[in-house]
Amino acid sequence: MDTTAGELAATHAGLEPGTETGEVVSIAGRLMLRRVQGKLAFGTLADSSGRIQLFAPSSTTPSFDDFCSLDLGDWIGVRGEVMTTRRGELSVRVDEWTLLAHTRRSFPDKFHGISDVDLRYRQRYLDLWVTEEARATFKTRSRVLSSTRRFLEDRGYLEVETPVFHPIPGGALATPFTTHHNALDMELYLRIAPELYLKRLVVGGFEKVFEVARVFRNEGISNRHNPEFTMLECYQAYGDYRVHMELTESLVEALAIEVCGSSTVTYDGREVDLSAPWRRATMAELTSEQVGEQVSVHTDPARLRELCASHSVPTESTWGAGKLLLELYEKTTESKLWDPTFVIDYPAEVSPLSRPHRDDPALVERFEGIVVGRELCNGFSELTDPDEQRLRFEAQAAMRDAGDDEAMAVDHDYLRALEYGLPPTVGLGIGIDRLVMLLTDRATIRDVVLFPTLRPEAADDTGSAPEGPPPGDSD
RNA sequence: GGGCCUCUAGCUCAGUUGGCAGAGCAGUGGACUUUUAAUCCAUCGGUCGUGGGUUCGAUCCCCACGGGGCCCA
Repeated sequence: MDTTAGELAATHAGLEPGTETGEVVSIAGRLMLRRVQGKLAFGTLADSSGRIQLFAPSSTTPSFDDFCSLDLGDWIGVRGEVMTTRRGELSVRVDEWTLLAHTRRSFPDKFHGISDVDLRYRQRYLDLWVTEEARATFKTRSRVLSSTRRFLEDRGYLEVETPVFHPIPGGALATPFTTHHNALDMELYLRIAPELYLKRLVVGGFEKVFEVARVFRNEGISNRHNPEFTMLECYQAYGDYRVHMELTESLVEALAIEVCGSSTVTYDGREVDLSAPWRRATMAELTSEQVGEQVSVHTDPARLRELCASHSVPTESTWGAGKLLLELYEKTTESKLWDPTFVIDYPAEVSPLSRPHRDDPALVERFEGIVVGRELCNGFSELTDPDEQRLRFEAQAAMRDAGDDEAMAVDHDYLRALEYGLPPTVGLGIGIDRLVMLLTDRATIRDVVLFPTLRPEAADDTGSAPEGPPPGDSD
């Protein structure tokens, strides 16, 4: 192969109808359309860069009849002269061709493609061939990731990889998946966040690190939740949460400009201006606006409970003012924040890894970035005091013992790391899937994850011979 | 978890107020030397998601289950 459809289109734009360039190329791809007209055939060849027409006169095309009986979906290689037809369509004349791979199954409707969304997710390989928007979305996702890496590397961040198997799940409030290691005969958890390992690296002297981390949370599936998803986390020593709010807004603005061509994007038919700086407002202020009276983490919990009740927010008796305020905020306020907003200064009660606020110990220096009414990111000045961290872990562990599967356990090695000294540090986590949804105007996470988690098909629905159990491990 | 909707040929979809299951595309055979979702003629293709029930008769009506979607908690 020495060229692609996209390359030919770029280098041969504007040729007059009936041009013979004299230039011979070889190209490969999948046959998507075929128009046989007696002694002359046309085909449409698709490769990853686009589509190009094939021009095959019986007089010069080898094995003309075989060429005409290719199936849609067959992979072929073609060599021939670049030309345009009488109608001016850029084409490659089929002077030589080879069947590279035959499709044994008929391809989806050449015009309508696939509309059954289940089929699109289960057989993404077909969706990608047939649905242009799907290809575009995943190319954008790739650009978002590579641009994000470049953005962070340009600012001195080091990309690292930390374990996916955690002996103690930590770094977030979520139910983990469990698995078992045979040789060590131990339970392991798939990570719910890379956070605690990344902060260990700051202790180790890597002052700016980030990881593009696949994380796993054992929770329901929805438009915004896939059990495995991608989180960007980054940490920086000698900074507080203001530093990462600035980093976030400039990153998201830069990505929007790069992949959408503008810092203003359209989501669900409505514009969103992503340009920095984003609004900053405290959770207490925003919630007070919504409920029509001043509330904060210092409001009498009984009053907060009443407000929750009057806004149909279910509560539990063990909740303190902080958790009540958080629930009230999430149910009444978050979804109303369309334009990018940093909600800041969360209750300490619901933020076990965050540093106490410099002005109010009942709060922490934490922010969430809300865009189009949804959480996009979460960050905070990190708690560095090992004694305080131990107390917070123990409080979490008590909740865990009381039956809260999402509460944290005590991570003694992490506490030991803190005892060696974590400098003032700020950390940030951005949900990459949701960011891609925002930038590609997709309503469901399944449209931005190549192979979303689905229930398995019934075995005979694949149309293949049933298989026995997998062979045992032979070593 | 609750409500609503949906499942018919490989794909996209009709349809039967309960009476032999339909089209386009794809496939197969034929015509056609400048097509663009080519066109034209012919043809093949179905456990109407699965299992029960009602009925002389069910793809259609009822129930359960399964897959998927949307909304709500």
